[in-house]
Amino acid sequence: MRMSKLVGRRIKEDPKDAKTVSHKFLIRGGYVRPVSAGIYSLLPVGKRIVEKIERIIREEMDRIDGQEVLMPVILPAELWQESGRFTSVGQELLRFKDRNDKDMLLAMTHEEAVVHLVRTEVSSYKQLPVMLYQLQTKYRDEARPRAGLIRVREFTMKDAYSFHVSQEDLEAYYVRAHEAYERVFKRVGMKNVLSIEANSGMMGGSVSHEFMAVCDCGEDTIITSPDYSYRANREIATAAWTFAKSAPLALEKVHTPGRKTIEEVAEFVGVTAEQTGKAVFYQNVRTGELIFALIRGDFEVNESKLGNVAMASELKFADDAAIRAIGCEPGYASVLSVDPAKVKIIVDRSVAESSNLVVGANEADYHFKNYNFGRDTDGARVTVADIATVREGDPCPLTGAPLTMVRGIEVGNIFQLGTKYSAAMECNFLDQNGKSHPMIMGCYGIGVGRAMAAVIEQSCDEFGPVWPMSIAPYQVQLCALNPGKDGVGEAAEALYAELLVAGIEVLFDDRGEKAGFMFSDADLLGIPLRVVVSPKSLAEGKVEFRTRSSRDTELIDCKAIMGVLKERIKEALN
RNA sequence: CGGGGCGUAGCGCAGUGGCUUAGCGCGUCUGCUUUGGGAGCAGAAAGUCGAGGGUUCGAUCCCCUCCGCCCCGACCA
Repeated sequence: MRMSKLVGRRIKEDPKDAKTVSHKFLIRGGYVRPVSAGIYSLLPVGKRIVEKIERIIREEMDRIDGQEVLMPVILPAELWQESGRFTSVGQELLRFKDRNDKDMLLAMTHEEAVVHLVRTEVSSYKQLPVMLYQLQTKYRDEARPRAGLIRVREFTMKDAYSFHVSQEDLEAYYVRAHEAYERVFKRVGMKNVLSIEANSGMMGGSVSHEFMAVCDCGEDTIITSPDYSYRANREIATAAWTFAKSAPLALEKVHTPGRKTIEEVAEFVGVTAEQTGKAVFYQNVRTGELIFALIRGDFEVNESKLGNVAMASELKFADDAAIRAIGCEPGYASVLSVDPAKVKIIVDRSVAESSNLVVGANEADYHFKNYNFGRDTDGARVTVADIATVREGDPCPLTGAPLTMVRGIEVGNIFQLGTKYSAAMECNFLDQNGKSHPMIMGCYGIGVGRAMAAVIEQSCDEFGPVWPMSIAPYQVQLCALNPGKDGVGEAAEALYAELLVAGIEVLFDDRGEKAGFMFSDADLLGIPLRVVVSPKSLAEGKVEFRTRSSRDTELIDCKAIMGVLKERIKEALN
């Protein structure tokens, strides 16, 4: 490709809105252009990168016996009504009506569509297992798109769905899918991807993992032990907490005028936050049910864990009116007097296993000292669970070593779905005995554009992206410096022609721009290998060669350059 | 959905209740000169000043409404 004809201008200055490096460089390098909030066009160089990522994904999916299909972006609401998601999913699902006033939707994921396909095409245990995948546009009407391609509304996703006769078979396949994902992220050139335990939400005992590209701009928080043996999303991470027990003392009511927060109460009573219990009221958004969460004062409630325990997919803080409506005093609510008939009570282990805590008295300006869960609360009427948010330095549940936190971009997700969709939508198979069962499903996703952005986050310098050879838009950048002089143009043209014949992907800067201008553009394009033809070196029968990742230049004999390039490309692709 | 910010040439930004023609830098086009990290000179094209309404003799500027975009938070199958 000739740069004089390449569509997609490079921009000298950072776009004012962009905060993350991938966002800046994707715009500045002419890879993508915004069309609307969270909706982007891919320009030629961006499209080439995406295609290479997709090719790698296809190869790895085929390797684990995947079969590529293509399902529609637009689906009839009926299909989603079968699974119940037409009504259960919120506003991220874009619904609309066609000319016949029929409810339609833009697919944000394809479980329903793939089940629709499989339940008519597959009916015998002899045909199972099968895995179908596609690379298809997804639309999610995100409330807040951000950070360029990291969180968008419209994007290409590789989504795969496997169907099995048994949980054991699913689990065996899940391991293969996990390995395939590791190969994909390694091959696209991500330097640091962790698979971590993820929140399975309301799916019951199912297992899921997220693949996280580690980088500071990531939206998720990953909890790991120092040796990485434990890796989990903070939403579900736990720790090997131990709590000090001591002999219970008598309950004692204390006057705590105006003290509501843990800090105020602890200071006033003369104890540490560890010696207090904190009551937090939540409300299940869907059902309106109130939840009383009790946790030791120095911990924070983890809403994901609480939601899982409380079987609530969406929680919010309860307002004071709702709290008063069940007879509690906001700021002084007490586990000692709260009515389990009116509110679901969930007590964190940190409270259940501690002694002599300061808790609310359910009366303005009063607290109780020496609360002991086992003695003072009827355990049969409350749920004891782990609802605490892990903190940096808490002990690892596997090794006991202090846990650390890093940020990550979720680039992939694998999930043991079970029969949630197959049962609801009657996707059954007949076993050896002619008996019908719902198929056991798994699903596996990769965000393609997000993966491209994540590679930049992990592989760039101050001048632009440094693309790995496997997904670089071109393999070689050929620059003609001062092409009107001393046969430079002719020599560069000849080398360009030779590269094309050799099947090497080459971007030829034939514009005759000033050196600085040309090099800055080249850096923004991040092409791994660069050859400069200039009057200076050509006079000695040489060209200049360097890689994008190092800034050292080597002089190579004109006759030898093709060999060097072929060698470097081969090396880099292995 | 809550909080904040911004909409003026392709991009980044000034600016003003009237100055008979809205500027600056970058980019674009023409010509010349130039060629090792985003050159110089000369000339040119390019704007419904986000939309609608109001105040006013007169609005890009003041007021109201709406729309769009960005940032923080909430949310995220």
